[in-house]
Parts: sequence; structure tokens; C-alpha cells
Amino acid sequence: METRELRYFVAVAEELHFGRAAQRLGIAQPPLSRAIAQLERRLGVALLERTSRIVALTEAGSVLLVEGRAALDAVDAADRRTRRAALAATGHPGLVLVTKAGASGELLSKLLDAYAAEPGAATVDVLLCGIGEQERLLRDGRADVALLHPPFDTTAGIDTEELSTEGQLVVLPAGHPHTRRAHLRMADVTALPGLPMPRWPRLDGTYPDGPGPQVRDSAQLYQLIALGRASAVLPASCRANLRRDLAAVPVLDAPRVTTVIAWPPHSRSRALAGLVRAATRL
Amino acid sequence: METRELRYFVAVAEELHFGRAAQRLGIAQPPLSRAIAQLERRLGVALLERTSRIVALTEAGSVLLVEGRAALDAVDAADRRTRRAALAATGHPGLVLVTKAGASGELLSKLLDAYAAEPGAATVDVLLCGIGEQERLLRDGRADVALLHPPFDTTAGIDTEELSTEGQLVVLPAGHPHTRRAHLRMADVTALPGLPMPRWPRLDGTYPDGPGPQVRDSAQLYQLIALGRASAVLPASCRANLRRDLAAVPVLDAPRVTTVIAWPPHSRSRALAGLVRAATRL
DNA sequence: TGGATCGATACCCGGGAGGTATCGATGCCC
DNA sequence: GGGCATCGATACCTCCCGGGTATCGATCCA
Repeated sequence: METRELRYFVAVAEELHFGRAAQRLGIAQPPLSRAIAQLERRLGVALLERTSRIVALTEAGSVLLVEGRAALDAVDAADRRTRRAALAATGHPGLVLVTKAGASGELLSKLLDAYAAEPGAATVDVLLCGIGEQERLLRDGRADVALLHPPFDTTAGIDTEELSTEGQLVVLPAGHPHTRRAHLRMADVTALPGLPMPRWPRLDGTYPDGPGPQVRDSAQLYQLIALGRASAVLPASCRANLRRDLAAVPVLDAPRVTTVIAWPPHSRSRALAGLVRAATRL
Repeated sequence: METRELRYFVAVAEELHFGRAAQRLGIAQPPLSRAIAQLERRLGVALLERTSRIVALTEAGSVLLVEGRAALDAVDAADRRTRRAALAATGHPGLVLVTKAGASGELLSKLLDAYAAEPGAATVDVLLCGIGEQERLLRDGRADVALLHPPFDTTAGIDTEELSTEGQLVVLPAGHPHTRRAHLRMADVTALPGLPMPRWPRLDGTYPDGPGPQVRDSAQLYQLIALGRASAVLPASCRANLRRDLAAVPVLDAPRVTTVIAWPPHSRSRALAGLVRAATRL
């Protein structure tokens, strides 16, 4: 199976429309039809049910969609990591670390400092991304290492090492009456009148239903809280970089948040090993 | 990057010889040289240092060897799993479970029984393999699920769930004086006079140096122990299927052996989920 | 029933993958 | 040190296959 065939199949399987898929791939529709037919012939498996009106995945087709995406990611990763290895040989950057914007800021800076202090440390580029993207970036080679928060972030097929756990705070507008309390309980902060929890986007970009406002990043979230339109329960380390117009109160019975450092399996990089070692010694 | 290019590169990188690699691939040497040159041109990276006498990997080349193998495994896995999904739709087999011959026999049969008793259980084919092969089989799609014994088996990039831990026994010829003891300690069994620990092959098939006999599987091992040429410390479950002419004594301070059930990440199969569920309920 | 939509088919063209012959460099051996 | 063997690169040819355009055939809708 050639990667070209896989790319074509994934495009059709995602669009469920040969015309649009061909457009996305930058080719005409007939060669795409032929390529898919040939792939099916070679596999000896029907991947798509097609009438002239509707295209649908067979059982085998949906398996190939999932597996094919993973395989394409692996090929992309091989490409990117090879290019980066060549750059590294010419003295260039070392590692790309990816984490969610606003998460574990303090831990991250401590980690970067600790690693930079090691002899022979590589440079570390920090890449901030949205929710749930880290795994993808690790898998297709755009990043070497990530800070994740299981179980919110999935860690399937990724090697991890636990770094820290921390409690959570509720973040409120500065003047809110609850901010005079030393601590609160979840029961106090769910359904605060007028301060609903915000809704974060799912992986596909859509938002769940509910009363809270839609937010895409922590800047939006803080803005909304400052405006008195929302509240949020966040890991304790967010306090370090909280805006002046917000206040935070510990929530005793909120689940503790763990932070792990994660990297793709079978990585042989010395730089990565050093960073992980520095992280576990924090 | 096309899988053909990757296959070609991996062949050359493993042989470090264009002629032999071409032979292995079933093509002539010139197109292979050109394909590698083109791959290097497209990546913009030197992968091989070649004189007319010697071919060596560059730093980037060894990265691509590791990553390329992983990518090819992923492509193979996509192929195999798609084919098997199509078979499954026609009522055919369900899962392939791989484990080391002779290991966790009792656990395995309990697992198979428990799963078979579930409504809608798929058929499970059992595949027995040598040391350290399981990970590969899982990764390239020849198996769906494995029983592993970390830390002896590597579990990088694989999802696992712990099933059991058990102590270890020393296996001795039936008449050996130690077999009258209720239990022993490691100090008693290392360096038993005339009964050295056997040497198992490494991943590449070579054997470490040492006094013990070379063994490739448990049948060979048992034969040698029965002959009074070796002894071995094995998981307690081996007692169930021990030969009559062997005896086993618990070793109190031997490290406990854990058995995990392992499967490739991002598996969506209902059958696999059912098997894992059955396993964790044992 | 006629038109619009959409995948499949027919047919053609060009690039590239693979082959053979040969070159050029390097190490070895007498 | 010169002749030779080894081995990767290059030159050149062929043919297959990937991609394009034109068109067909089926299906849904008005």
C-alpha cells in the first residue's frame, strides 16, 4: 500500500464525496475513482458503498480510515524527524515542546530552567496549542515532547512520566463575595448564580450544549470571568499568572490535576532523554 | 514520502550495501541508487555517507531508519487490519492473541474461557511466539492483543492493563536435595553447583556470554533441567504444566512477575474491548 | 419525463520507475 | 605500483501507470 493511496482514501472517507475529495487533493475526480478502485482490488476488500447519490464507509473502510490516519501520521513523523535530525547536526534547534496555552506555566518554566542548566542541553522551542492537539503533534512529528493532563488528554500510544499533581481553584471576579472565603467545595461553585462554567470546544470544533459561554482559550476565559459572565475551576498553578481583576479560591474536593511529560515511543534522542530526566528530578 | 521509498531506504540502511539491498528488494541496483538519491534530494538531507567501498548511516539516516520502520509497520498494520475487518464482516475469525509459549498458561485459559462465555464473543486465535516478538506483531497488525510481562517485554507505544502478579519458583530436577525445602531464597539458587541459569537469545538472535546452556524455548529449558544441566527461576504459574520429572520450590525474594494484557493504541474493535473487559474482571 | 448530480468508463499523454550497459573511484594483491 | 575486482553513479531506453479531458449511466428531483 502506497501512502498516496492512503491519502486518497482518507480524503474520500472524510468527505464521503469523490468530487470534493478530488478537489481537496488537487486532482481530477476520475483518477481518484480509479485509485480507490485499485486499492480495493489490491486489498480484496470493499471500502466504500457507493451509489451515484451516496458514498458510505463499509466496516473495513472505517477500520482503514482510523489505521490509515495513524500510518500517515507515522510517515509524516518519519519525514519531519529526519529533517530535524539533519538540522540538529548543523547545530540547530533541539526539541519542540508542546503544551496547552496557560497550563502548568510555572512547572514549564522550572523545567526549562532545570534542563537549560544541564551540560550539553539542546535548545527547546515551546509550541502552544489548543485542546487535544498535543497527541496529534507528537504523533506526526511536529513536536518531540508534551506536557499533558490525563485523563483530560488522551495518552494512548504515548510514553509518559508523571511530574506533579496539584489541587484546583475556582477563579472568580475580584469582588465576588466567595473570594473572602479561605476555601470552597464543589457544591459551592457549580451553578453559581450568573457565573456558569464555560463550554470548551470538542476535538471537532463544535461546542457541547449548555448554559455557559463558549471559550476557545484562557485569555477569552479570563475576560469573561472578569466581566462577571463565567467562573471556572482551574489547576492551582494558574494563580501565578492570574490577572489583577480576578481572584481564586481553593476548591477542596475538586479532583487533583496531574501533569505528565509525554513523548512518542521509541525515541532515541539524547536531548529528549535529558529533558525527561531533568523533568523527573524537579 | 512514499512507502516504496521508505522500504528501499530501510533495506539499504540495514544491509549497508546497495547491491545486496537491491537483491533483497528484487530490483536492480541502479534504480535503487536513484531512488535513494531522490529521497535525499526531496528531504534535503543526506541519509548515507557512501564511498565506493563503504556505506554508512548519517545521524539523520539512523533517525529515518527507526522512524521509517515504525511507519512501515503502521502501514502494514493498516493493510492487515483492514483485510481482517472484511473477514470479520463475513462471520470469520475475531482476534489474534499472541503470547510467549509456556507463559501464563493458566491465566490464558481462564481468560479465553471467560471471554468465550460472553454473549457475542468473537473467536480468538492464539499465536505463540518467541521472546520479544510480541510488540512487533502488535504494531504491524499481525496480532490484536498480547499477554506481556513488563519489564522484560517492552510496552512503549502500547496500551496495557495489569492482570495479575505472581511470585516465582525455582525449577529443579525432581530428585534435587533443594526440592525437599518448603521455600528458598535467591542466594540459594544462583550459582547452584552444576545447575547454571540458562542463556536466552537476545532480540538479534545472539546469545550473551556465560556458563549456562543456550535455550530457545521452554521445552528445551525443561529438557535441560530434567537432564540435570540447568535450573531456572520461573513464574509460579508454570507449576501447572510442569513435567513429572521436574520439581519447583518457591523463591521468596524473587521479584514478582506481573502479567499485562496489551493492545495497539486507538483500537476501535468491539471484540477487543470485550476481551480486555473480560481480562480485567478475572 | 427532462435535467442535474455524481461516480464510472474510455481514451490519451507524459513522467517516472525499472532495466542494461558502462563509467569512475577505491581498495587489494601479486 | 600496476592490474584487477568491487561497488556506487550515470547514461540511455522502455513501458507502465498516474493524471487529464470527454463522456456515459444511474439516480434523484421537479
